[in-house]
Amino acid sequence: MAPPHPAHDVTEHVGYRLKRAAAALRGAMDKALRERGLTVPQYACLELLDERPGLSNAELARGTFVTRQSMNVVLRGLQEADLITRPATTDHGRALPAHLTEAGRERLHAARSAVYAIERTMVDAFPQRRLAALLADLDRMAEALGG
Amino acid sequence: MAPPHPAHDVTEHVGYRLKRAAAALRGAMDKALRERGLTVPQYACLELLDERPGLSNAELARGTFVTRQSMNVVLRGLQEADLITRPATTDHGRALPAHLTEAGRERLHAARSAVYAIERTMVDAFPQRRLAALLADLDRMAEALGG
DNA sequence: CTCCCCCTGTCAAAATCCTGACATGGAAGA
DNA sequence: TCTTCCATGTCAGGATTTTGACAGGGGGAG
Repeated sequence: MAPPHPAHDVTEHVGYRLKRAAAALRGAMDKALRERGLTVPQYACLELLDERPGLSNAELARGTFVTRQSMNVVLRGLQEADLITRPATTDHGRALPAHLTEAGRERLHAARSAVYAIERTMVDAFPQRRLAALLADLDRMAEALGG
Repeated sequence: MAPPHPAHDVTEHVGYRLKRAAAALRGAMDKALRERGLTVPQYACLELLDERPGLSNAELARGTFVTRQSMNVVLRGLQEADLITRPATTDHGRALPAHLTEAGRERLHAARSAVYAIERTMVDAFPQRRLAALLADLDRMAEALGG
């Protein structure tokens, strides 16, 4: 299907292309992760926790661009599946630090290879020398909008 | 499997940046459109119908990257608000062609200026000469993933 | 013509996500 | 000290979206 606009407005709709690419990625990840027993938000959460153990619910929510409430549901699911652990209380503050379990690490590593394959497919679709510029431009766009 | 490119944390991955940019855009559009009485899917639908009048529910769904069922809900909302019209039956086939009403056109034009301002903000955030390459790369990524 | 496949619209149910709200804990300032 | 403000976790409700399923219409192969 053709873009919603001829090349007349803001030099082609960036929003449309962004949405299209994001939708394609989301679809591919969803399919690959489903076969491995994870949802996309769950995977994002595990990946974030692997790199930065001890993150709280609110911090994970910000890191994955969802609300605290949504992340709360995700965390409960992961806890139910014994992929993460979270203390019931804490002696200082209110934030409850989450940590990966061994099963969580294993599940993450299995899913990661599938996700990396998808990412490689995406990256290989355009000249490799443009990657850095692409990442930088995406970042600047998000920052310009207050992301 | 090795990572698709050197990266020491998840923020270096294309998927993360893509999600971040898409989330920022979605948030900005959501806020601007809400003040003008439209949701993001509704706006996308109106924009598509303005360029290609007579599109069916399924075609609109594909054009906005949602399911037929979701678009069906959107169309009902737009119909309820008298922003589009749809025949109850058709003499040939099963697809019901949708058309903008005059009110729909007016609402769209009002919303469009706000959305264009957002896109302009995004585009101005990076060197203008990179725009064409960015659009092309986003398109290739989507294509590579079967979008 | 008939069978088969694909596309379409739609219903129902579930999953997911968000908005609004509230109570708690900590930090900074009067 | 205490008071105000911010951030956090959580509950409830609703809005949105998806999955699964069904029936109808069209077109091509046999």
